[in-house]
Amino acid sequence: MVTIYDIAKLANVSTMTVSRVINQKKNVSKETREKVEQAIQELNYVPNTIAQSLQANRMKTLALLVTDITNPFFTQMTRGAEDEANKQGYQLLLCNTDENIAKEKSYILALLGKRIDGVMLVPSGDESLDSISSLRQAGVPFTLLDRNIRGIECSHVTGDSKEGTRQLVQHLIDQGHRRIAMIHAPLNISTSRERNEAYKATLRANGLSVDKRLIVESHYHLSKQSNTWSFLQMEPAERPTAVVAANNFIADQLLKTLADHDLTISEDIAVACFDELLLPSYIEPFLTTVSQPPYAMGQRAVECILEQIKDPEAVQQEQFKPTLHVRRSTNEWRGAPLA
Amino acid sequence: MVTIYDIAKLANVSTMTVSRVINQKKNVSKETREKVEQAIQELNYVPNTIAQSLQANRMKTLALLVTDITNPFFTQMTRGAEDEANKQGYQLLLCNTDENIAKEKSYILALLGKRIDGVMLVPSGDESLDSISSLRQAGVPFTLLDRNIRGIECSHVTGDSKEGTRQLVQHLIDQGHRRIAMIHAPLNISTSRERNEAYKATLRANGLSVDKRLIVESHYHLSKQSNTWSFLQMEPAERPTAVVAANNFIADQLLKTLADHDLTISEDIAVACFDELLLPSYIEPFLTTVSQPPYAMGQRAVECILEQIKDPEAVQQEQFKPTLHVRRSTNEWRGAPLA
DNA sequence: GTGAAAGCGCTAACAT
DNA sequence: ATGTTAGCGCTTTCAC
Repeated sequence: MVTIYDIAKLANVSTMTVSRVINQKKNVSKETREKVEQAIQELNYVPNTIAQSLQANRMKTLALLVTDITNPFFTQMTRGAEDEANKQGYQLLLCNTDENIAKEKSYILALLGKRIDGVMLVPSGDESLDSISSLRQAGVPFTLLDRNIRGIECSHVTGDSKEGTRQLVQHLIDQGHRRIAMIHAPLNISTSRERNEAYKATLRANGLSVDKRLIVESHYHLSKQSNTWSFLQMEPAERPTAVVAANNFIADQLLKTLADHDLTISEDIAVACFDELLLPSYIEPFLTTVSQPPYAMGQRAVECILEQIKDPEAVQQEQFKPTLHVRRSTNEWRGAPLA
Repeated sequence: MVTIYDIAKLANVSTMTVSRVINQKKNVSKETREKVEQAIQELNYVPNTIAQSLQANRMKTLALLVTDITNPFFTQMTRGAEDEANKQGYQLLLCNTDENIAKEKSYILALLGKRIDGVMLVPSGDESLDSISSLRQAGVPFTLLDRNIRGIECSHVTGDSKEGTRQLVQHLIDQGHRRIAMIHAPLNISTSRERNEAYKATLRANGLSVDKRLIVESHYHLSKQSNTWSFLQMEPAERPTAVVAANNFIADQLLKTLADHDLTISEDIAVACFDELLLPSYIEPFLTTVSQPPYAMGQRAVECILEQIKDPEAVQQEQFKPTLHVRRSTNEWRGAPLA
């Protein structure tokens, strides 16, 4: 591998001069600069970023840990983060934690070793507190993305699960629904917890009672979906007339299960969910959703980290407002009985 | 940041001894080891991978450059590569080139600087030859993924576009189609070129003529799709009764366009494509496809790179066989006229 | 405008 | 079993 020494020798200057040329410093005479540039060309020299990083004590690299790149929501978020990072002269290291604490910890450890400049983390759950502690401890700037962690105050870029769910549930109530079910993810994940809480709170605020049999736990991952929901076995009079799914993948599974039960969306049972469902473009979006802007959230997280790199005290907390998209899956309830 | 010196001082040993403990070398007495481990615990020391890399002259990191992480085909491929890389003790650096040569080149340059151990590249097109040359020149192991480059013999992991297309077109002919259209991507991309060539070859092999008006160029990207296909304006007697799309996103757009024209799939016009279309799970897959195994391809590419790292002469060329999935979008042709 | 020396954090190659 | 020396490729500091 050709080094700065090879260039120095060929150009008949010191390594310092080569370094100055590489880093575009002013104080190099035009002749010398050209001589050096020629040598660089000739030997195809590329400065060793590792050596530069060791010396400068920064990597010009940010890490993004997501729970599942397979979810379009996170794919978009990743694109946002990558584009913004590159724009600012940083590279992005992407890691999939699969919502697995052990994997998350092991990634964080590796990143600490790499002296990454900053970490954006979609925490696997409240247990991610450990990961956060080691980052904080090591003085590595970090920001939580999409999810918070119970009992910790730190930089984060999230959506607004409470407000989003409130809008969703209120919309269903306004459409005439009284028995609304909720399928959430494990409650150690802040968004799942908040969506569940806001669901209950909104029911109560409307004078409706909370029926525990209508609340079911599933997972955010597509591959971990169950396909039996106990509330579908209930007596017709008790069965829910609408269901809220805590994310797009849960909604996806729900739609399939309902189809298997020969239930027609909206007529037999209304469906609404958090985040957009990825549909082939020939299908007009028909699902009522509350959506968040994943691309912008990814971008914002990078900005947030870079500000913290400049000023470690700059703890940013940004919450993106959700948008309610009312579509045909929640048409006005006609009181039709369930199948 | 705590260094190996801090540990050495606290444990009252030399840095070398600390290094030995870190690297799990045998020749350290149990007592010393424990003393050192204690110090490491106490100070929360994490070895600086950058310094290790500089010294060892390897990064334990592989790079994967894909054209579009947004395409589920590449998302899966990325997962395959990441999982395999991690299993082998490597990290994966992910880059999106957006099928843009300039972006690709700039990434490659950055990677050269980082002294990445190996590069897996989905080339943007035949112009990627430049990128490849600089990698080869620098002696960095690399392998092409999914696509080849015209006029270069190198390590690669691909599918079999020719055979896949042959199966697809032959299937359509066997179903009774005689006028089959093809929508391909730009022809500087090997898969697009091969799919187009194999399409023509298969027609000829069956004694059918090639009608240039039935061949249209589009893009592999979802966002770059056109929505007007000239062949849909043709006289009923000349219009194609079946269309082959060179990838999933083209098929997606095609389905939408056909729906806009009120054409029913299979009855009015048959549709088949390369790679699977991502559908919500409540929709039974209905599109006839030739699929390739992206996850396995990603895994294989990592293996391929690692073998090259061990033995730089080990040029691997692996071609995954495609699988034809016959579904209802290409039922037997009834000779029904186009709408 | 240019260069020599020292050091970033770590480890291979020698000592002892 | 443990320590010393030197150096990975680069840049900062301080001379000239």
